[in-house]
Amino acid sequence: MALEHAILVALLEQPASGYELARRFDRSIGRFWTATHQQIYRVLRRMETDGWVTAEQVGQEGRPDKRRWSAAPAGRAALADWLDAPVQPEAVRHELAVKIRGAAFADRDGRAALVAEVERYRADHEALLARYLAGERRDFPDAAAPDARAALQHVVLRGGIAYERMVLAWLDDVLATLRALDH
Amino acid sequence: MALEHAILVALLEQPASGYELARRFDRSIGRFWTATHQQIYRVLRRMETDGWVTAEQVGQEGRPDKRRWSAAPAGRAALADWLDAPVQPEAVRHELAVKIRGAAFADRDGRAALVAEVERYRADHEALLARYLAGERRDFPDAAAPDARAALQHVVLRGGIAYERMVLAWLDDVLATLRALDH
DNA sequence: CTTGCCTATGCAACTCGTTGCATAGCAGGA
DNA sequence: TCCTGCTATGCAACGAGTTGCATAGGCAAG
Repeated sequence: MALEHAILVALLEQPASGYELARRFDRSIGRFWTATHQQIYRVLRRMETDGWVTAEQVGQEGRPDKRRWSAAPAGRAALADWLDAPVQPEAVRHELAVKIRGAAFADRDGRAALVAEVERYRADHEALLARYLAGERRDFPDAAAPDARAALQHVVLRGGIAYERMVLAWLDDVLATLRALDH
Repeated sequence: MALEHAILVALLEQPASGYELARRFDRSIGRFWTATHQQIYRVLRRMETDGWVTAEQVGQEGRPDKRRWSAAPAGRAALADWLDAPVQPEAVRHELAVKIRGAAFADRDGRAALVAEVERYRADHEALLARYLAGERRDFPDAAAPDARAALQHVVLRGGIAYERMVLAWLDDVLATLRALDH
């Protein structure tokens, strides 16, 4: 549904090749929207036939040519329409929450394995939070009034930071609860 | 991937028909895993052929018959295997975050429409938090040591509550940021 | 010098998930 | 009385997303 629109936002912020988009989706945009290179290439071609984006062939030395995509006026219009439309309630998939409730039907060994998994998972999120905080210090060093784009990027990043802090606190709660089951 | 396992957990907690499962997925389990009745019926049939679940025909007066599903031993074993496996990093899709970054490319009217949408979205999450808190008071009134199943259900619910509180605080931040753009 | 990784794009096959529709009896309200 | 909605299951078609593989040159480490 909204992959097109996520790509439009990314291209308006900075024109890019499909490959570069895929890497940006792995990094900053991937905070709130994941996509593989396959999806991106396919959707870009569909958007091209719809006139939402245009490509410019860029030759490179010692590397394959790439196509630099930009948002076309029709794409900007489509984005404006989409911004006006109601926000879809997000479809949540928290595998870990399912596993935690499933732990009620595991034996002691199974729960011990889950504790180890939750610890690993917690370490991943701790590393992610550190990356976000480093990115914030790098990209938004002063609290002074920035332009609209930076202000909005920053508030989305603050959302990512708040999410990670909440997850870490909850995982501590989960670990304490799991450990209390077996003393 | 894990819909099978979410269904197994739900059936271990309480055997149910496909229809009842779909409604539970709309309510409590839907906090962390969404599924439509179509998916559930299809997956149940696949799980039946795999021997993970068994059905018992239940006649009802004045209503269509239903099939009450229960987890079979093979299903419990499959669940135990899955609990041991590494947790997949969650695939995030936050449409609202994309829209907020997209607001940088909207005009004043477009941003005003987004503010109204965010307010509506915030009201939905406020109502959800109230429902979670009411459910917590109802199902977990005393802090005394409960059984494993209740303790794990409770910690997952606390996760939902923490998530909603975090979202509400962030949405206030978003609203303040959006409003500051146009004074 | 060979192995593996990076840039860059793409096909094919598959699974997962959504949407619209159908059936069918019963209950409750306008 | 008609209309809407609930229980209960299901088909068919489509769209979204994943996985494995292919190509093809360059670059760096071992």
